Amino acid sequence: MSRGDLLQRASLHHDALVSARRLLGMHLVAGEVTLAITEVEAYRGPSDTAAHSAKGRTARTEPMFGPAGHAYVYLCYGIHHMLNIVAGPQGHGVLVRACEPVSGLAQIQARRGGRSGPVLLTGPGKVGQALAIDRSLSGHDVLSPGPLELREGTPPQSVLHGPRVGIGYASPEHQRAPWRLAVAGTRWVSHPKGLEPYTP
DNA sequence: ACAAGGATCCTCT
DNA sequence: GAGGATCCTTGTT
Repeated sequence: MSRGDLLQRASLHHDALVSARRLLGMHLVAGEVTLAITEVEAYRGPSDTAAHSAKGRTARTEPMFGPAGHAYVYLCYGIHHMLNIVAGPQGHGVLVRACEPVSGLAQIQARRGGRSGPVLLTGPGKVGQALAIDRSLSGHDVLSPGPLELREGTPPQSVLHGPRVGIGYASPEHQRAPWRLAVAGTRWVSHPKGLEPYTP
């Protein structure tokens, strides 16, 4: 199969919610492994109480305040490497929550304990593990050739949305906000319940 | 130095 | 569906 072009940076010069919609179906390429993005969450800047950028600008969160198209990778629960794509407005980012394998399935399975099926890639920690990323990639540009690249894929025709996962520390309003987006009809989604058709 | 908590995962029932 | 595992980052002494 042919390999897509690197995504244009202008695609991410938007609010994280718009960028999130744009990222569905795009490809993440790390060596032999290529994943198609199936589920994302938008974190909409310092005013979004669920976003790391709302807790201030630190060494860890610095990439969130940098150029669009860079990665923000952080360690969650001391174990899981979570991949975000930084979007245009200051402090905006998109968390990649689930993907579908496109190539390199054997390597993905090896990194994921020999498992198979959606359990391989439905969860942000699992995506990080499959791509073998860590915090050394935080602040890295994923729109230029390198160890992790974001390339054109196939945008989905229809999309679902619902509340974001695991943000009990955020304000009630932001806990309810339906800023988690997923490709409609795919099995490669971490929490299928609570998702409804998305009509922008 | 230390304590607290976390954008999760996995293994049960 | 629920609960424990797990260990680094952060803010505070």
